[in-house]
Amino acid sequence: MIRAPRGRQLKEHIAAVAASLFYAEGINRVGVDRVADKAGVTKRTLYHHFPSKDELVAEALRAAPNVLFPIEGSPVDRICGAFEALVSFLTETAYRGCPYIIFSAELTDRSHPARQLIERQLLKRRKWFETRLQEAEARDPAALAEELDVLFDGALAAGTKRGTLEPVIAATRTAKRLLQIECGSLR
Amino acid sequence: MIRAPRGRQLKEHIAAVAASLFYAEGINRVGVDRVADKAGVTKRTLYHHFPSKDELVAEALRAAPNVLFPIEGSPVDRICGAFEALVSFLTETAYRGCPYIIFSAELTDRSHPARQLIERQLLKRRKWFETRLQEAEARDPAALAEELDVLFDGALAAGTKRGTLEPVIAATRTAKRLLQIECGSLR
DNA sequence: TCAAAAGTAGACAGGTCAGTCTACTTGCAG
DNA sequence: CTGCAAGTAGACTGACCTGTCTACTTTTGA
Repeated sequence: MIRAPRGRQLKEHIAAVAASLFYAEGINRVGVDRVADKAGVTKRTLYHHFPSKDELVAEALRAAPNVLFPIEGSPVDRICGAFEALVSFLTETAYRGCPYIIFSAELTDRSHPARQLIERQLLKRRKWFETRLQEAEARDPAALAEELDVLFDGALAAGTKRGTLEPVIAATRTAKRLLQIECGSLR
Repeated sequence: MIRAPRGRQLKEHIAAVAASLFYAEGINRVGVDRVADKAGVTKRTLYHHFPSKDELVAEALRAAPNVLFPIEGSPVDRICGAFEALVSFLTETAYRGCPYIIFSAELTDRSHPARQLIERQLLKRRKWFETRLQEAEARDPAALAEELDVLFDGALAAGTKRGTLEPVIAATRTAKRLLQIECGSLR
């Protein structure tokens, strides 16, 4: 029960606490009472900031940790960097797998507000790959972006089921091979 | 409420019904009452066959649909066939993604009986790839098996979040590229 | 300074869930 | 034909869940 700041900061604090709990134990297994408790607020306050648990879930997903995509370097370097960033992402905090996958698996209702958020994020990632590949003048940016995206999902999904970094390392290796084939020299 | 056969067959019937419900709507959102209802049995009968819901989940996972790995052809053909089999696997039934991923995401408790089953299955798949690659005299079977395995996970995971076959097709393309690099000629 | 906004404390309604229990019926094997 | 296992029907317990509510206190900004 740590006293938290008020207003917008408190809302973000609640969302962050919710994110870690939902992620670690599952959305359906964590009640709003527990989120409120751990955030050091009452349920009344939680419902003051969020109209429903569904909205809290959506906000929590937004607050979930995410892989940072490199913003500097050549396009190909940036793509490689995205895969390498996965390793550090997975080692920090108790990793259970991609939050998007975990949340998707529990949110079977496709109209859930969090689901729409997930779909938007995934499209964004695929487009990011595609733009980088266009910059690198790859032969078929859209097709290759899809391949890299699947690979990325695989690396994250494998972590959901296993607990080691080997899959991520393997995915990075494959990504570099693909880039070498389609974009010529690496760095 | 379809009258079902008795004994062992009834147990399998309940497990199959449970599998489809858990898969489609999530383990935590489907109660044993609903499983019993849809299976056309009473809860009393369900608990006669399964000591607890956890055990029912484990049995349901065992009864879940799975990708069939080719048993004929050259090692490389069989690996390609495994990826191609994914497409038909994903088109049949309402696909929501890899059952292992979905179940794993909900079963946060690592000591859950179903989790151990999942880990055994995944190891089996990876070893299957490795054995095929050894037969095909690949340079580094273990490393390449890991890469193919990640790719396979990616294809399945992408389906958990999206609903199209594009990721699977992309994964198959990547797999063939990897095999071409590491095992020489394809067929 | 002082009213409105934001917060605390905790009870409560109405629902669902896992799992148990009693009493009764059906089918099968010896 | 008869005894037992397997099944039906459905009530019940205790726990937990979301969301609401009343009454009170603290903070903040105009």
